[in-house]
Amino acid sequence: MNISDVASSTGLPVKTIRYYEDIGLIAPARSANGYRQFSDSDLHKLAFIGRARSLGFGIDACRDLLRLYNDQTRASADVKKLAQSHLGEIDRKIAELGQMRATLSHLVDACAGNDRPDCPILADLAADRSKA
Amino acid sequence: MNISDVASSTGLPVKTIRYYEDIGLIAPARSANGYRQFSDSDLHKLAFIGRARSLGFGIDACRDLLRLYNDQTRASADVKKLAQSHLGEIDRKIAELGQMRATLSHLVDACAGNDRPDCPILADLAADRSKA
DNA sequence: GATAAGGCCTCCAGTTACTGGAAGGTCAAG
DNA sequence: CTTGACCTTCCAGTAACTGGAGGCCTTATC
Repeated sequence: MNISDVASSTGLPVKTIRYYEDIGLIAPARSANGYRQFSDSDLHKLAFIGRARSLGFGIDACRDLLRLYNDQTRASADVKKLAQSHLGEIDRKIAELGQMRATLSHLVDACAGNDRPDCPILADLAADRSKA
Repeated sequence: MNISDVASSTGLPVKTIRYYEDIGLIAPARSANGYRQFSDSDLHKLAFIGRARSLGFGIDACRDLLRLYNDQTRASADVKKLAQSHLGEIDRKIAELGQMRATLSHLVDACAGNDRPDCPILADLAADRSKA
């Protein structure tokens, strides 16, 4: 299988697949002409990584997950720990974005959005927050 | 005012302030010894940027906001449009993270988290999603 | 056999918004 | 006069790709 076939079957861009080889996530064979030859195992690995990435796991976490996946003696506790830690990260980000959203949405609602220059959004950004 | 005073009064790291000068957000004066001398206006600008950044606006958006702020003939509609667009971005991100959170949380709940190797999380990641 | 299209290759640079560190000048205190 | 805290610039690295240049390889067509 050539790289573009793998790309269309995993949904990953060709460039991304090459990049994953660069950083050592996969190591596809090469044919005589230098083209990458992907095995079913490579394909499977890439799909695995793609799925993990789509759940927001970072590359290093993907590496860990792949290692755990290939380790028959793993404890599910280790996987769970990794996933929980990532879940915590996600929750933190959601909370942060939610906070931004609340403030910003409030400001947007307060803004007339007309031809006049008066704007509560700019007023908020420029407000002096140095108390004392 | 020297840079470290500005840093402590704006809450921005010294490095970040220098970076903001590099990319042209501010242009503090220099004293004879080459030290940056920050005016009240510089300070105000930095506080403005810091606040905008904390609401998740990107650097380019900050530039636009600053420009609008300094333009007495602005229309609040332009500010609102910018803010709404950013709000949309935030909503998109929250939705994406929420989706991840839902899936991941489901998987984490399903995982025993014990010494056994069986793990629904890994099973999900490895699942063949190629529906022919 | 020539050529053109398309796929593949590598390598380099750019993206976002900083952050860390090295090498070195400046300033106030003791 | 030296120590330590500032300040300066410049270079490199972060996360995870993405775009593009320059150049083989392959396949189809004339």
